[in-house]
Amino acid sequence: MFDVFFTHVNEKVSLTIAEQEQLKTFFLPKKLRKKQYLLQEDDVCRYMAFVEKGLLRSYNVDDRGNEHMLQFAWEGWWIADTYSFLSEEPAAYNIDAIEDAELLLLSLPQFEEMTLQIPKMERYFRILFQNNIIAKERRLISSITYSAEEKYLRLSASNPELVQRIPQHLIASYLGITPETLSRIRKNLLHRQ
Amino acid sequence: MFDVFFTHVNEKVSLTIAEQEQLKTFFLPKKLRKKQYLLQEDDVCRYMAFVEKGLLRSYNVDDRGNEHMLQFAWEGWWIADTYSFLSEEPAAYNIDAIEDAELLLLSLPQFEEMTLQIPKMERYFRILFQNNIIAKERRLISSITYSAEEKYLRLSASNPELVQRIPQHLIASYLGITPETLSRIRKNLLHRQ
DNA sequence: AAATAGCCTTGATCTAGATCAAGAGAAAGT
DNA sequence: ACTTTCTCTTGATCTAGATCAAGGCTATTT
Repeated sequence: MFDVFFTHVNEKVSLTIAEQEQLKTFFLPKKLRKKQYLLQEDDVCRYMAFVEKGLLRSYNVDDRGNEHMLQFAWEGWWIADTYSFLSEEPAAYNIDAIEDAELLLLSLPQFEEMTLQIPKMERYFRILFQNNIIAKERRLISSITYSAEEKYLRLSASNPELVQRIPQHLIASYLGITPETLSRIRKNLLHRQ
Repeated sequence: MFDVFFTHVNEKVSLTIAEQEQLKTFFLPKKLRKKQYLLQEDDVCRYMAFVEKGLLRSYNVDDRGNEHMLQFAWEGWWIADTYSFLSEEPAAYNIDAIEDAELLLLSLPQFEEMTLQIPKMERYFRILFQNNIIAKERRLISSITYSAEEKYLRLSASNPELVQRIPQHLIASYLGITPETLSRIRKNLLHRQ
């Protein structure tokens, strides 16, 4: 249940066996079936979720009912509405499972407690957040700089697993384009080898 | 020289006088004239810069010579190419001064040393990075969800200082639209009161 | 094995925003 | 004071990508 998590943490800070045992106590394990919600818009996001197994997504829904993908998370990723989680204000996003999933949930009090009791985890989260900033910066630049086709090519290059594992219409939404446009782009790319 | 910085840090973690004195030793103060570069694309970003006074921007330039604004930073903000700084790989962005500026520079070794010697600063940066993630998430959602006009209205509402202080064509670039489009949007908004 | 729903594709048409072009102020440099 | 360079505006035209519509293919569900 904690295998993926410990591997992930140990890549950034090395934990003793005792620290690993202590760490376990902060989490609430949870299983989620495909299509089940972890969080719905306007509820407060009470947990950050670490994905041990499966695949989740976070997204918002606009006035016209269109979904806009913010993030996908599979084995080894965290997912939450960061703002809602930290501020305890209502969430702006939905989070649900694209594939059946096993999660480790961490509440805000447990998160605060963990970072204070285990300084290595303060460091782990700082590094995690750093990497998250870098990823978001890239996506942002991509979204304001490149054409739909270029965005898709860059995503395929930087994240091949995502392109293989996620349904195409969700990738389109992640890129900020329509499913029709993505379909045509892919057809075009095949056409030119 | 450190006034804005200490105020900013003390909002997140409270420092003793001794800690403040110790903190000063990690920084390299620097003044930058309008239009001067702090960082050029392909150089390694050796410093994170805290802005004590003035206004900087980070941006990249595409194949056709168009600039795309990633961030603006004035009094109380940090600016860097986060990826380049942490990885010591060549930078993807340029950073320069829009207004004359006074900066506090922090190198990677000093950053690492600071977070290890002063645990409060580890915490400060974790919180800083958290807030940065939240801001970038918002901008990302905005960029894939809303029309040009809606993006501009949301930016004006959430960041009035930015809209007043930054030249219009740079705001257009920040929003991922052309200066002509932004000009027309503003004309239109005035027209309807 | 049917029925249903979800996903992808293709075609026809429309539109928000880009591009190209030119001029007018405002600011900055000499 | 006089260029020169920026910045913003307005008009005319173009285009990438959206929207609307429909059909086929694959999974699920019953």
